[in-house]
Amino acid sequence: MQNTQDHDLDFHAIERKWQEEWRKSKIFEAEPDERPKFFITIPYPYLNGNLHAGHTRTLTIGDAVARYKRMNGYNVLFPMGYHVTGTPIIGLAERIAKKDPDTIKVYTTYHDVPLEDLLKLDTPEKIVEYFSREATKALKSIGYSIDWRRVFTTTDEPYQKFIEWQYWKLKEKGLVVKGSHPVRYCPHDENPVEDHDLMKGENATIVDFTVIKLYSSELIFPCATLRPETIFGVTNLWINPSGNYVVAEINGEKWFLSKEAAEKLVHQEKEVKVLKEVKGEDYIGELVVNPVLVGMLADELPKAVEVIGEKFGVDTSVAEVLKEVSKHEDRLKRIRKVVEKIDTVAKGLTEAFRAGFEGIKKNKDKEVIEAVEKLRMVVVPVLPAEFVDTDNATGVVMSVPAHAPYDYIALEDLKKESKELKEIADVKPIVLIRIEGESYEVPAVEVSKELGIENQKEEEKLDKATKIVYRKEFHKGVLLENTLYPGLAVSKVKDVLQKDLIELGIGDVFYEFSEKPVVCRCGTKCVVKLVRDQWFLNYSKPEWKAKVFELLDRMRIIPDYYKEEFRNKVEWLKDKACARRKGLGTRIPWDKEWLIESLSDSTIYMAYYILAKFINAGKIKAENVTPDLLDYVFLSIGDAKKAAESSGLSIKLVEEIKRDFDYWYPVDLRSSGKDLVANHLLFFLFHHVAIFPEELWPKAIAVNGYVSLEGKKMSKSKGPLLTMKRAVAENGADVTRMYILYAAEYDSDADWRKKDVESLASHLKRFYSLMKDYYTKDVEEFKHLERWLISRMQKAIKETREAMENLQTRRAVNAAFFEVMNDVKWYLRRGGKNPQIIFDDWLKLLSPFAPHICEEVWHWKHDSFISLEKYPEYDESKVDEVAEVAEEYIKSLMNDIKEVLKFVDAKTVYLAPAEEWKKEVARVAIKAGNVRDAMKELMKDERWRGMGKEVSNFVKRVLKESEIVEVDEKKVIEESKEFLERELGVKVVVDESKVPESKRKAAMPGKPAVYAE
RNA sequence: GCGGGGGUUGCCGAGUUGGUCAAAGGCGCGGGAUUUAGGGUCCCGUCCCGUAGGGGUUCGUGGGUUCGAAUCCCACCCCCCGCACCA
Repeated sequence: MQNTQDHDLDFHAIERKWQEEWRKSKIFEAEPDERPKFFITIPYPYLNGNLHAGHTRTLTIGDAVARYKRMNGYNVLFPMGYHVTGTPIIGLAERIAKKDPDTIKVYTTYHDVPLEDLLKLDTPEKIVEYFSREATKALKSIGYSIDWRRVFTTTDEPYQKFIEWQYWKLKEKGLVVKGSHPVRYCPHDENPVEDHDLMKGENATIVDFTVIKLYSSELIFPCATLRPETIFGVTNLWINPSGNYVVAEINGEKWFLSKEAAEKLVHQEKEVKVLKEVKGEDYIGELVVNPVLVGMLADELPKAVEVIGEKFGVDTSVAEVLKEVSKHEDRLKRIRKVVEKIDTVAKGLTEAFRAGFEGIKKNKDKEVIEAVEKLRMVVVPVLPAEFVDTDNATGVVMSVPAHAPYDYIALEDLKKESKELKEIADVKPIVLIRIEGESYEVPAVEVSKELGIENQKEEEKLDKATKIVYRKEFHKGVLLENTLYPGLAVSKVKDVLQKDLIELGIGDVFYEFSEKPVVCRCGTKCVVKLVRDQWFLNYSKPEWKAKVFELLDRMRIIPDYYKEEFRNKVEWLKDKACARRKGLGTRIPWDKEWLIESLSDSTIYMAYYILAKFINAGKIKAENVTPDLLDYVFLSIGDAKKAAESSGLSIKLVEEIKRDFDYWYPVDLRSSGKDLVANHLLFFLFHHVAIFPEELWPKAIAVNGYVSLEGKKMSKSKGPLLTMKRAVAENGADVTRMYILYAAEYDSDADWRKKDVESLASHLKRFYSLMKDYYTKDVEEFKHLERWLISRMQKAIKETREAMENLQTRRAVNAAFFEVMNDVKWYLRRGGKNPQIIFDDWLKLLSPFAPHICEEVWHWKHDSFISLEKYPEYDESKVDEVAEVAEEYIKSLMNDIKEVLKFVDAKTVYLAPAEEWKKEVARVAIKAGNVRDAMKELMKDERWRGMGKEVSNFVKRVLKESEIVEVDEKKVIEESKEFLERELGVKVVVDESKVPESKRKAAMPGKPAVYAE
């Protein structure tokens, strides 16, 4: 398998050897001492499978930082635990137990679990046991510097005690409250449906439709809308004529709604009693009253009613009611009054309207026409539209032709197609929104015309039109005078209006999926269910958020633009249901029916690592973990004596635990994948500020991206997947580590590519053979080239350190490995004989990334652990600019000569270093000291204007040469003559006289004239 | 829709305090060397033109600022991620 040359490098043997040495010497077992401490944590992995390349990335970054900090004099604590609470492990056990073929396939092929082992994992406990063992093996095989004495699992009894304590604390502070919330629910299973139990509809989210009640003389028509503000512009309702509807009692009110809707409402805390099943078409032409507009227009309506009453002998008692209403100034109060008398209002107005409407068909009495027009504002007909989906919300929708292209076009169609409804459908759109910076009169009408929409069958165009109108109105729309909130931005209106309508008793909320269908694994269509009496973490509490913002302000977030992201997420975070019926975990201590949800039990567990050491050593048992103990250790509440008494531990031990905690806390860095930003990391912040005093709040968070496999997304549950174990087995720990660190920076995603991994492996082999060839050799001579190499090493050290301080592992590996490698190559090519002069530094520099191979090579000369050596310091005194510039000079000279030789087949190259001319520009440039000022100065001179680039190029060159103490070009060339001749295959002579005048003139400082013949 | 990030040369991916940028590095591809295995290692080349180190055109699109823009400003197009009770 391996080539003959690789025989002397067995990654695995080296790795095993040093892992064993580290373990024996306990060098990663961290105990408090006089050094400054550094507490780094990585979110513990969830163990419903093997650790994979994604974990490998996050953990390797963490380990590289841990090792780097350790080598910088910090006492580093890097612990690890396992997360198993929640439902996925239970689900997995069930699927394994019933030998689900997909599960078996995924776990045998991608998680690399042997079939016979897998089939045994038919209980959650066995799964936890198996995968935690595998995880430990994997983490050890890759050589992380973890303090293994602190490992734990989230179902451990003492851990549950710790969680209970935390929840009591939160409860005391009023941060755990009761409420209800909507969930995706399977009526057949009678359970909330989790993602992996979903057959269809993974992308569906739950949206809340505002339901607005309009009243016929007998029924309520509950219109569902996402844009409640359009209630001010309703001209009619739409129902599907061929749809199945019901008349049902909903919480005691008589509603007309789709059959599906009635079924759905059962799950949304509504009393539903279906009275009869009906067809949509039977209700076409029904008239309904819009109570909102009735209230707002109460002044003008009595007269209209009376006119009609007089002419047609209709009961006008409603006019009296409306007069009463109009006595109120406040519009909301008016509406409330209308709602109080809604029966009278609905009956009176619809009857008046009907009489008037029929009347003017026969006799076009001007007064009556006006009265009807007035009433038409508040009394609207129910009309047919096939586009109404009875499976979406209530199946009853408002028509707002001024702002909804669908509504406008459907009305136009109706006028064309239906004789009976022609007249009633002939309405004027009511405009209620003004769009800033646009000149629309009636947006829906104009946009529909612009797009040339002919009829309601042109769905594509209609969707486009709807999108255009909606987008403009949402962003730039302002409500007009004929609404309840003149001047309010459309984007702000929804919440206010929804709340007002509900308070008035004419609004409601209908939860619905954004996408359909949503189907459970069992084949049943899911519904939205409102779960009652649920425990919530009260994240929306302003004081709590304020503290999180405070923490965020002083925290370091890497990369820094995530700080903004965090702020937004904190802003957006609402209360979170923290209790479950099902799953592994800890019960809510005061309400044992409920389990604490698994993200909610993983917020401050870093503190638990302190206890875990004592627990694993057998010094603390679950029964010792009492609230008093934790109060004392974590919060300095009470005293050691009390804590000791309550816990049954000795005072000495209690004090030792407290000392440990005081030493290690707070967390200095939490390094995590970016998938945890919107959940775990947020909760991590919230719970820290809730439980701990300021001085124990975390210091920094770092976020990294995902890992894909040959360009494909990895998936734990579907594959493809590369396990950590396999990556290490196939490539070795150091190769895996270096690759993953180098593959991407920060939150950008890394791609695992076999080809690139192999290429990196060969680079590492090359590194190793360089070490073999030179490391133990004595330095023969020390000259210009050695100074150059050492100088370059300083740059690498500086760059690597800077990168590591910012957690830029890609940049760090690039600087510490690839760039140094290139320098060493150049050095050897130039004839250098002593690359080993930088090898001690190089090994140390690389040791956080490829610790095993570095440890191995280091021990060829040393007895200490390189893992505990001091990380190289940048030493400015070793920087040799002269040497560096000279090498640059040679490189550029070589390129120049090569360029010339491309065109001339020559045997000899004559060189003439720059003459003492063209100095004017150079002098100005040198005086200015930098490009910017030099150019500013030079550009004052007419001669240089217009040739900026040429001049600037020249300036750059000049500046470069003059920044360093003069390079003696002749001398440098002479010293490297042999090298140049060897590389170029020609004779190299420095002789101005051989270079023709024309060429000589082209020479510049740092760029000699070249003549080949 | 809201919020965050991003569009660079065949690919991945650096580079964004404007000027050392035709643009690092890796991969791929082409050529060469190596006691020459189509493997490994090393070297060279890899936007276009060019029989002298040069010139031309590039960094999502279109404008603008500037002596000078991948880098700054404006508009537009496109892509990725999160939007929850799920780890």
